[in-house]
Amino acid sequence: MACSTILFFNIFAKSAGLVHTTRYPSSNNLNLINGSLLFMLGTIDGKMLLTRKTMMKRAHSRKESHYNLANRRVIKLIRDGAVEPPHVILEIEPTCLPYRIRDLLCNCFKTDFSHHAIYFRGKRLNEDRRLRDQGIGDNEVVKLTIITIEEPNAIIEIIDVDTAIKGVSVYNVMYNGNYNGGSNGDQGTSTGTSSGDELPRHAMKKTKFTANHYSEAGDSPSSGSSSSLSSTNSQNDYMTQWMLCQNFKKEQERLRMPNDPRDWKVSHADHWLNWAARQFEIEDYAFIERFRGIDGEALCALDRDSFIRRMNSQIGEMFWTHFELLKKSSIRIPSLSDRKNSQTDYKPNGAVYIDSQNNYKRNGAVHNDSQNNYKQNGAVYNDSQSNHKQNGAVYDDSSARLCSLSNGNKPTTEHRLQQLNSHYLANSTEKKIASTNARLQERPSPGNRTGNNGQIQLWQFLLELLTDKNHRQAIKWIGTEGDFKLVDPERVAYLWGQRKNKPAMNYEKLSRALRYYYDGDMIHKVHGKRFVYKFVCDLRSLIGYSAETLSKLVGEGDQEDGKRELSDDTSESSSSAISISSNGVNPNSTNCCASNTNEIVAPTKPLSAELL
DNA sequence: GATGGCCTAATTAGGACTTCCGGTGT
DNA sequence: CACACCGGAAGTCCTAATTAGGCCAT
Repeated sequence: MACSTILFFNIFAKSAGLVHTTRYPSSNNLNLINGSLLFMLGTIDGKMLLTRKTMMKRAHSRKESHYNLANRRVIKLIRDGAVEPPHVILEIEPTCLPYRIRDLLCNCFKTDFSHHAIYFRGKRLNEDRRLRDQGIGDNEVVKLTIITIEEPNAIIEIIDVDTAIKGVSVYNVMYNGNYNGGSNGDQGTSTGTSSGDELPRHAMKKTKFTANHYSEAGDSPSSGSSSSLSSTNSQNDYMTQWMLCQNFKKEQERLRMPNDPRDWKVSHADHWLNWAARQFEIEDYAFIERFRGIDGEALCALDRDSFIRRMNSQIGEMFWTHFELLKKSSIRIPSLSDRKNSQTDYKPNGAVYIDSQNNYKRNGAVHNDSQNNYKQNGAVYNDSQSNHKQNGAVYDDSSARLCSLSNGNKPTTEHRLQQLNSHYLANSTEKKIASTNARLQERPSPGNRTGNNGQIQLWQFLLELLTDKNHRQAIKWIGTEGDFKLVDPERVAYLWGQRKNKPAMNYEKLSRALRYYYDGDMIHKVHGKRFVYKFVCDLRSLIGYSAETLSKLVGEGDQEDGKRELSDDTSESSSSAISISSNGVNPNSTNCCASNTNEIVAPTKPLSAELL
């Protein structure tokens, strides 16, 4: 029976862009250290090896704290780019001498751990005695061991666990314990006590990690595969032969292959086979034909024997191992966020709305607190509390604002679009609007991590003002190319300050915010023209209306409004000015906050094709 | 004792400004 | 000289993501 001690070491770095762990399997089986490293505490057969809690409890019970403090050094090295952040599976005979573990890590990370003492169960190991002789592993039981490396006390710690791996994620570096002599053994990273001669030459021979290896506890599928693997490496470095699976992860990302092989299409499976054949330096690609037309699900359905039979015993084992790793690494335990998402699927007017309400309460409270209404030209700008009706529905202003503050502002956009369309588009467009709105609602919440989710952005706000005829004395379109002028910059700034609860806002500050847009493709300055800026983005794709259309619509609205004033027509005509009157809102009731009546914020899906 | 589920408070990261200011151009 | 404009730097605010830990059941 094969016996081996498997050292399982997993580091993820989420910072510095070194690791793309966009989804963590679970906070419970990953240990985040200093916000930068994750120690995988794997599972087998659904059973957790050690949870974060357990680790902490153990550490606590031993009056040790280095689980929490662990690996500052490695963190730094990773941040400095000196260390690859892999998940390493080491397979080592228990007859291995402890210092070899350090050597392996040194080699793996290209980092000097020579000053790290090796600990097991809180006890420092004698580096000149075999692991087995010190209680790590035996000839009967396959052990999985987790190593942590701690800087403060320079410790490599081995933690024995009686189970194997499951739910491994992202980066796999697999050590094929192929030991071919110690001639190159020390490679300059080992301690002075280590020498190639001390390491038993057979120490790691012919033991190959496979997914089955754990369950079969050494049914020795290894010999063939191990040799095949070693045969692919002419150097036969005694230290390691690593299969770097992150390469395939990159491939997966590049080709947008599903993480879970079960979801692979035929082309994905085919690509993996070809990739692996190249990776393993397989010269004979004939076996791929035997997998022709098979998709991921079918691939997963194959048992080990069937899988290997389709190849030959040598490479089959290797491919099987890698595929098993891929399958295991795709297992995801729902994270907290996953749970949240699953519990409250996005509903345009549902859960997100509630969040928005909370958001609104904060902002709204402040908003209402600002009683210092802005006066200009004899007009008083204050909040309109009125509701307005449209198409039989009652639109509450606060709801509208609420929507504008929400994530995607979709309800607000919908609202505004309905308003715009009800005025400027014929009744025949209703179906189109409904269709468009339906599409809007289909959109999932963006849910990104930008801090301004739920907060209106300056460009949105300006667009909002630009589509509100009540603010034409403050800001207006110039031409049809997206140019707009802050006719009354201080007033625009005031309104912006009102919206953002920044009473000290002025044009100087607002213009600074605008200047930050220069780097992007949203708003630029029109040179030589005072207070004139330009939307350089594609408004049509952004909100469904081009700048030209918006400009025209607002212009038409003014004209019609003028006509209506001339005729002193007080009826609620659906063809009258922009939105407000038809919504039952007093046209003379201008608003401090444009969103009270007319909201136009960036929808997340183009509307143009049907609407325009 | 180990583990998982659930909950919640705290922490962290990052975007989008806000504030200030010295400098330049008209 | 006034004012618009520019852009660096530091700070603020906000949210989502994540961590940490308690409690309880298995």
